[in-house]
Formats: sequence, structure tokens, C-alpha cells
Amino acid sequence: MTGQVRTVDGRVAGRRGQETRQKLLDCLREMLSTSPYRDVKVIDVARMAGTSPATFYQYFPDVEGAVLEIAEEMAEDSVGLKELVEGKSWAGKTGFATSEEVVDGFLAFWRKNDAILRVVTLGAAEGDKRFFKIRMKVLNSVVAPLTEAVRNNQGKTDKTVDPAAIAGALVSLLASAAEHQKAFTSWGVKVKDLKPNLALQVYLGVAGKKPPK
Amino acid sequence: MTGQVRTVDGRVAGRRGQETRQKLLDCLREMLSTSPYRDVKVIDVARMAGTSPATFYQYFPDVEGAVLEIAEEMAEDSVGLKELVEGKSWAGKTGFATSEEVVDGFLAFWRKNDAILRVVTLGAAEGDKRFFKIRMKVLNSVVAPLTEAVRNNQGKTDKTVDPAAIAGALVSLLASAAEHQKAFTSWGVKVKDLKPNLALQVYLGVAGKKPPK
DNA sequence: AACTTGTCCTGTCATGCCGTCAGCTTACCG
DNA sequence: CGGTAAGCTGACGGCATGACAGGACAAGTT
Repeated sequence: MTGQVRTVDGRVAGRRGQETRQKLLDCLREMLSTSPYRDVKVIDVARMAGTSPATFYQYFPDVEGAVLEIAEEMAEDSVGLKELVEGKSWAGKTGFATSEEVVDGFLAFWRKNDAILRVVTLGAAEGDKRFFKIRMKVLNSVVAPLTEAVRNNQGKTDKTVDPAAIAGALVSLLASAAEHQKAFTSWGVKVKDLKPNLALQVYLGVAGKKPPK
Repeated sequence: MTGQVRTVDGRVAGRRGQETRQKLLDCLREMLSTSPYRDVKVIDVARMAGTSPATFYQYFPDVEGAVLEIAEEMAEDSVGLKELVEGKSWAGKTGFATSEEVVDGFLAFWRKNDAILRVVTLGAAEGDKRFFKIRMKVLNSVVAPLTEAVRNNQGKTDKTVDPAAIAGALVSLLASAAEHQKAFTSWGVKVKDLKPNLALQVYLGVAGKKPPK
């Protein structure tokens, strides 16, 4: 399927090698969530994994290369987010419940992977195609089905709105809110109130009208 | 006012020193917009400025310290964004025009400072208080007056919406759209269509109803 | 013009991380 | 038990960091 795991110099990795490799990835993950990306050093990751820097370079070209690995794994996970939207009803109260579940699921996913997503977001913003692609995969798992939902609801009544633009904007908003939740609390929005408010925005965007009380 | 400019070791900088300092900041700015943040090195900045690394360390503790300087300057600039919203009308067609101007002005500002804002965004997401504060200053210059606008329009008719949450969400969306404009084009949203769509969202959020055709 | 003073810059150095390689150790297999 | 490939690391040259002391420079003083 994905081909064999290979070292930088072309050897195929066996059981033990894969374990080491994985340990390095795990430690890098940990490292990313505790120190600024700029300060993550190969030597620290290696030390934490109880191995030497030379070993790190056997499996990854550099820190960025290893980060991409982690990011790709996460992007693979993200396809599960599709199910938050696909085949769900947007009518009346059920619709609002759908909206709440989308917000909840998306925020939870982002929170769980916040460290790696920060780096992906940075890389994408800096114009790195590999990171951009990964970020799109994550966002698309929600944007794609959500675009359909918009098209099937308010989209057909109002020709002036672009379903893709609406869906994209909503998911961008969710991503931003997840990454910078503290900003909202600093604006006086209670943590408990954030999700309902986001859910409201999503419902409004999809259904084109206020939810039933 | 802001006190005298001082070197790291406490000397006050004179005319020549300030020039060198400024040149270093300019080169750092340039550097940030051409290479990934992680790869920006003191030695490169110094070389570009036609001076030595030691000189850089006379004026800044490290790269981050210099970046903060640039960011603070930009945050100072950002207060001008207030005028995009303050005292503007949100009624009917004029209201939609206001909305368009907000979007336009905000995107232009972000675009102009995108390199430094990327780093600020990263720092804030990583939990660095200094970057967080700077980011809030920039966003607040729009969020604060926009919150008022929301309160004065749809806020008074519908008690369930939190004006701060709406305004914060809208500005978060604008920031996200500015930083990742390419994502929208990849969703099939034409560059020309992005601004009108964002303006629509802003108008909807503030006025609570669709704009007049 | 020589001197003084304080600013400004850089050569140099110790330290530490990067990235590579040769070579040693370990595991597996016939 | 010997061969073979995988796995790991010590060691090394190279480069960035960050500190310091001393030299260059500008501007005023005598």
C-alpha cells in the first residue's frame, strides 16, 4: 500500500527500526507541544527518545521532514470528520443539533492536534506546498460535505451566495476559533458560550435563517 | 514618550546607532517575507545589513526580540483600522458599502504586513503572552467598534446573540481569509468573489439580515 | 592640531547544534 | 556458526550563537 518504510540511505526498516522511528516521532510530537517550533532541535528530540542525533538523521532528512510525517498521519485521521456533516439533516431543531455536533467535533479534533496543526498552519501561510496540501485535506474533510449542505439548503433559494465560499468561510472560522480560543475569552466570551455561538453561525450559514427557538 | 532607544548593554543609541538598528529591522522584515521563520538566522540578517552578527546583538537580545519590535510597530499602525468601522452607518445599501470597506481595509492591512503577522499569529497560538497581546491589539482595533455596531443593530432585537462573539468571529474570519487566501481559491472561489462574499458575511453578522439587492 | 569622551562596530573566542560517515553491534537466517 | 543486512553511535568539520574587549569614529574642548 504505502510502500515499505525506508531509511534516508535507502535501507528498508525492520521491526526494531520502525519502533525507534515511531519513538522519535512521538517525542517530536511531545516537543512541539511544549516548546516553540523555532526552538525544537534535533538533539533534544533524540535525547528525549534516548538515542543519538545520528539516529534521527537515519529516518528523517530534518525536523521539517519529520513534522510532515506527523502531519500526514493527522491528515489521514481527519477524514473521519466528514461524518460530522455527511448525510445529516439541517431541518429545524435537528439541524441546529447537527450544527452543534460539527462545531464540537471540529474543535475537539483541532484541540487534540493543536501543536502539529500550528506548524501546518504556519507552513501553509508561508507558502509551502506540502503543508498547504495537508491543511487543505483537513479542512476539506468538512468543507466538501458542508458545501453540499449549503447548496442543498439556502443555496438553491439565493443565487447570490456561493456555497463554496460560505462553507470555506465557516470552516476557516472554526479553525481560527480553535487555534485562538483565548482571544475569544479575552473579548469577554465565556468558554461555555463560544460553542453555541459558533454553532449559530454555522446554522445561519447553512440554513440561511435563524434556528427555531 | 517611549523613552530613548537603548542598546542591550544599556547605552543610549545616537543618530548613527539608530540608523544601523533600523537597517537591521528592515532587513529582518525582508528576511521574514522571503524565508521560513524557522530558518531566519541572525547572521543572514546581519550580512544583508552589511554589518556583523555582533552588531545585531548590541541592539536585540535575539531574533525573537527584534521580531517583537517590528510587531509592536505594526500594532501601532493598526489602530488606524478603527476608522473603518467607527461612526459608520449600517443601514441599507450604505451599510453594505461599509461592510465592503471594512473587508477591503482589513485585508489590505493584513496583506501589507503578512510576514510579520504570520509570526505574531504563531507566537500567539503557542501561548506567548507578548505576541498574544500584539495580536489582540490588531484585532481589537476592529473588534471593539464592530462589537458596538452589532450591539446597536441586530443585538438589540435578539437577546440570544452575544455581540462580542459575533464581532470576534467575523474578525477571526477576516484574519483567516487574509492569511490563507489561497485556500479559498482552491475551493473554487475566485479572487474577485472573495471580498463580496466576506462582505456579505460581515453585513449578515452585523445587521442580522440579508442586504438590500 | 592634539586631546578627550562617549558612541559604534567588529575580530575573536568558547560553546553548542547540524549533518555526515565509518565502523561497531545486533538480529536474523541458512 | 558464519554471513548478511539492519541498527546505532562516536567523532568530526562546519556553521550559528552570544559575549567581550579593544579599535575606529564623530564631535566637541583646549
